[in-house]
Amino acid sequence: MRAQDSLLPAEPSFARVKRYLKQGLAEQRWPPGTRMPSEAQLVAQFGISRMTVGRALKELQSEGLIDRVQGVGSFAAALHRVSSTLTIRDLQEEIEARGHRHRAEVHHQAVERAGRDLASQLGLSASSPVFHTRIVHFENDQPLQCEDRYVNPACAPGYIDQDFSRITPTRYLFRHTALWRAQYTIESALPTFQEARLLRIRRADPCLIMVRRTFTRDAVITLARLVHPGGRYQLSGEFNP
Amino acid sequence: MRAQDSLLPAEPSFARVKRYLKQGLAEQRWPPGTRMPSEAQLVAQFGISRMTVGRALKELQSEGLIDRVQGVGSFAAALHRVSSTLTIRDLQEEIEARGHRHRAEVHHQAVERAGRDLASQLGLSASSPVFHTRIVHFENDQPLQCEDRYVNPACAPGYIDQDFSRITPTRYLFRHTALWRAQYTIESALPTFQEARLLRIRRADPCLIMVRRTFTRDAVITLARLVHPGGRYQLSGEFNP
DNA sequence: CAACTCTACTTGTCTAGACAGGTCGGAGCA
DNA sequence: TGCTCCGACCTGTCTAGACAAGTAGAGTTG
Repeated sequence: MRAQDSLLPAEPSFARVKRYLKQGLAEQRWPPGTRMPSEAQLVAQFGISRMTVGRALKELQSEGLIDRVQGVGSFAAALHRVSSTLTIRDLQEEIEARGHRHRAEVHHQAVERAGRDLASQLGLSASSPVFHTRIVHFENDQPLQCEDRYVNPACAPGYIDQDFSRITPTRYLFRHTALWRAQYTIESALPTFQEARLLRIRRADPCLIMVRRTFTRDAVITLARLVHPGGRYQLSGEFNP
Repeated sequence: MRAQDSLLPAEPSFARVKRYLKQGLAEQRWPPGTRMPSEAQLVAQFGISRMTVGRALKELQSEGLIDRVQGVGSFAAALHRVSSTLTIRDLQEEIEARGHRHRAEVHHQAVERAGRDLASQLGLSASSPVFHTRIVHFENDQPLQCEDRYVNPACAPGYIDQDFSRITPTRYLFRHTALWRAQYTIESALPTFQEARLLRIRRADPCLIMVRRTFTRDAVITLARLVHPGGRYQLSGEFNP
């Protein structure tokens, strides 16, 4: 029935429509902000049903390539944002994916009483107990990250008894808590005196610092400050519509 | 007909199914890797058609919350990566969204001959002409970004004649080229002598540096080095399944 | 025991309609 | 002129089926 009755599986209709529209967008056939063909036009052009055309358009919309307005039409997106998925992986996984060796040194592991600021960041009342670890992660014996982490005991009661030279905190928490939401900020700053010593860099060497908070549906699981020596670590990513 | 015949618009069926499944995932009713209800089961449970259930599952899959395998079933995703969409907006837009004033100082704007490295990064032959601009962006008269940019003349011939105190290079290029792909890396480092002077910071002040390359379908459009004073600029984002 | 077949179940894709709800411009009216 | 109303057109959602294609396990056969 369909054109392509050959060996390789025929391209689904909705994919054909998507490809047609993407191609046109790449060629500026519909410059940003202008009107694109309506569902009805595409139905007629491709000889397929509206559900199928609708699926193609809906997917393009969720990819951010077009904007759709009920009652008005579909429009080529301005594409004035370059957005890309920044994936934050477990550092151990990342190092091993590069074929390198990961090692962790635990410098601190204790139950402490939260100060006012920390307690409010974790959604606890002041001076309630929190778990605190400070761990340095090495890639092939070169220090790559200093991880200062506070954990809400209610979310991971077993946390404080782990041997973090064997399992990373990130991995442990992924396995034993129901992650629901995460927030992060990334900035550049100088390390503290202690961080510089642990990372074996000078205090004047700039660092990439990520502060991350993760949540279950109702509570804060953990607050982590991850400090990376500037020259040794970089985030990278790609955007491809 | 449907339960909710009230004032506020009823929640669409596919959204109800999504909410039900998300809730269950958050409560670990289906721990990572285990089997979730099949389409047929959800059809029976909610009394709706398979297309509608399928839409809910498809969207959860594209959000990375579940894995689906034809002939086998749907499974709760491992969720062992925190991934989030890092959106890189035009700086002027970002500043104005904060309700602040944007201003740009153009310090350099010329046609130059590309050196070997630069030429290869732009996909040009050595010593071909390239456009080069250096612009400092201010938020409320405080320098926020030093933008060093090389542009492929073939992609944006009019670039070099623009008045970049009136339109940012990012915005100009978005409007006049067909962006197809972008790559970036983010790292922390010290500014060059010149950058420190333009940003009115000391050479020892750490900076967040983003290097970005953008492409049309076939060629490199531009290579930009964006330097931000560490304390004044941070990337932030959120992940929410 | 190994290889094959058959069957039940799963997801993937698609159709031809339907109704709802939103937008916009023009016709007609005050 | 300014107003309202109506109809054309658009997207949003949904149904009740259909066939295709992949998987896994049970049963059969050599």
